This record gives sequence, structure tokens and C-alpha cells, in this order.
Amino acid sequence: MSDLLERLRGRGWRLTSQRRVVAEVLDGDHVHLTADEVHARATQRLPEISRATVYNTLGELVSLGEVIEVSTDGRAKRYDPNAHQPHQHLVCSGCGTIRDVRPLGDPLADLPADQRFGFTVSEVEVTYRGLCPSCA
Amino acid sequence: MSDLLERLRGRGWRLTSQRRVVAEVLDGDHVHLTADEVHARATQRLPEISRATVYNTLGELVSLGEVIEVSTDGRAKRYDPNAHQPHQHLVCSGCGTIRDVRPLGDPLADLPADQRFGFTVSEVEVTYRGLCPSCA
DNA sequence: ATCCTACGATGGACAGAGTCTAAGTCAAGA
DNA sequence: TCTTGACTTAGACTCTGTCCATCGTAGGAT
Repeated sequence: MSDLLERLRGRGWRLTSQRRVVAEVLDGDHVHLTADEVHARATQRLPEISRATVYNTLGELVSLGEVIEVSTDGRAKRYDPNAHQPHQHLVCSGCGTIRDVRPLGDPLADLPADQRFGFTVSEVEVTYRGLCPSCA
Repeated sequence: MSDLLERLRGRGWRLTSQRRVVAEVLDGDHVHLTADEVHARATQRLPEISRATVYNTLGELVSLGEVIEVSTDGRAKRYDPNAHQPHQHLVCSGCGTIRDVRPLGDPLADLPADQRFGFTVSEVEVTYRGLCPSCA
């Protein structure tokens, strides 16, 4: 966490209290908050932080590769701080809960050349859907 | 196509001109229109059709399993009439073009039990991203 | 320690996508 | 042909996200 802030400062990031709070809110495993949820939690620590700043900071963290943007439901995007460990997502169709999962195999390898239609494929995103224990 | 309309009428669907036009607009291979695009094309055939009706009809077609809803980019959802043939999507990061593709293997099989966290997993959605020939 | 200034924060207006509602219309069964 | 409840309509509304002009401040320079 403090690693993250140090790393970003090394890249010329100006370390403001707002950015610090956003980064702190995003810390942890299996965290997948929407921008509004991040804003709500940040507000508890720093009452005057604005929505625009939260959006800006999240956008920067995504560009810097420190956070992954996930849109699982066509509603609000969610932000996943687990960016340095490749993983996929398991989403509950009932309550929307998200878990990070690590499937076997390489899904990229499953797309044969004749199914690539001349595209340069560089990334695969897999979403497993189902019901979590509480919703089942 | 007329099969579709007959099938839906058999399920108690009232066959209105608006619904017919929406279904016609969605007909074809590799069709992935947004709701607004569907509305624009429907308007050419039926000038007074409203946005709400297009949204309602698309939602019904999705619930009935005749159309798949795809949200590839966190922008507008797209509607894919190719619902009876299991497939995945290849999306161009440049222009947003979507192709239907059929990868090898069963991605569901790649998620081991210890990575399911008690979820009842029923569906997998795979999105390949890259650049199409024109954008590369 | 203080000063400067460019980078960052603020909040309010704006935009795009989608939902809701109240009132009017019409498909299709009697 | 009549009736009725399902469907459609227009527009207001919500939610998510972006933009902009102005103000504030982190951190290097002195």
C-alpha cells in the first residue's frame, strides 16, 4: 500500500491527501467498488473530497496499471486493485458480488487463427456467472 | 425471422407493428446494435416508434432468450440476435467493432472446484480484445 | 523557512444511457 | 363488432460519468 504511493511518487505523481485516501479505500483483497462507493468511503475520511477528484484519481490509477476497471453488469464500472496478479471474475447474478478467480489454462490459446479474422488479439477477459452460496 | 415472431406469439406475445420492426432490425449475422441504433433504424420504417418501446422490446427479447445483451466497453449495451448458437466476442479496441467467434474447448471446465467458492456457476462470458485489420 | 507555480481539487453544469409514469391506443379473443 | 388489458407514447427523471473555470497547495527553488 505505502509501496504503491511511493511507487507512484517515483513516477512523478503529486501526493495529495485526496489521492492518498482514494488509494487507501481501494486497498485489500477482493475489493471491487464502484466510483460512487469509493467516493462515499473517501468522504468518511476527507469530507470535502469531490466526485470529480475520485473519478480523476481512479482514471489515473487505471492508466498507470495499478487498478483494473471492470464492467460486469453494464451499470457502474468497478475498480479492482488486484492488478499485478492476472485473474478473472466470478459474478453472482443475484447480488452482484464479485470474486477474483484463477482459472486453469490460457484462454487466448483457445482462439484458433481462423477465428481471429485478421485481428491482433492481445487480451482476454473471462466472466463466470452464477449464484453465490447466500443467493442459491 | 418469421419463425421468431411465430414462436413469440405462441408464447403469448402480442404482435404489434413496433415489435415486428424491432425484430426485423435485429435480424442478420454479426449484428451488434446499440439500443439507440436499433431505434434509429426502426424509426426509418415506423417513424413514430418511441425509445421506451425499443428498450422494452429489447428487454423482453433478452428475457425470452431470443437476444443476448453484450456490454463490451461500459458504454451502451449492444444486442446480439445470434442467441441460439453459443459463441464469444472479439472486440476491436480501436473502433469497437464486434465479431462473433467460436473458441475451442469449454471455458467452464477451466474453473476448478476450489476456485468456485461455493458458487453455482452456470455461464461463462469471454471477450477477446485486440485491433481489427483496419485499426492495426 | 518562505516563496512560486504548475499541477491538482472543487463543484456545478452538462451529456449519454436507461427507467418510470400517466394517459392514450389497439390486438385479438368473445 | 365490442371489450379489455396489454402495449405504446412523450417526456420527466435517475444514474453514471465528463468537462470547465476557478481556487488551492505540494514540493522544488531560493
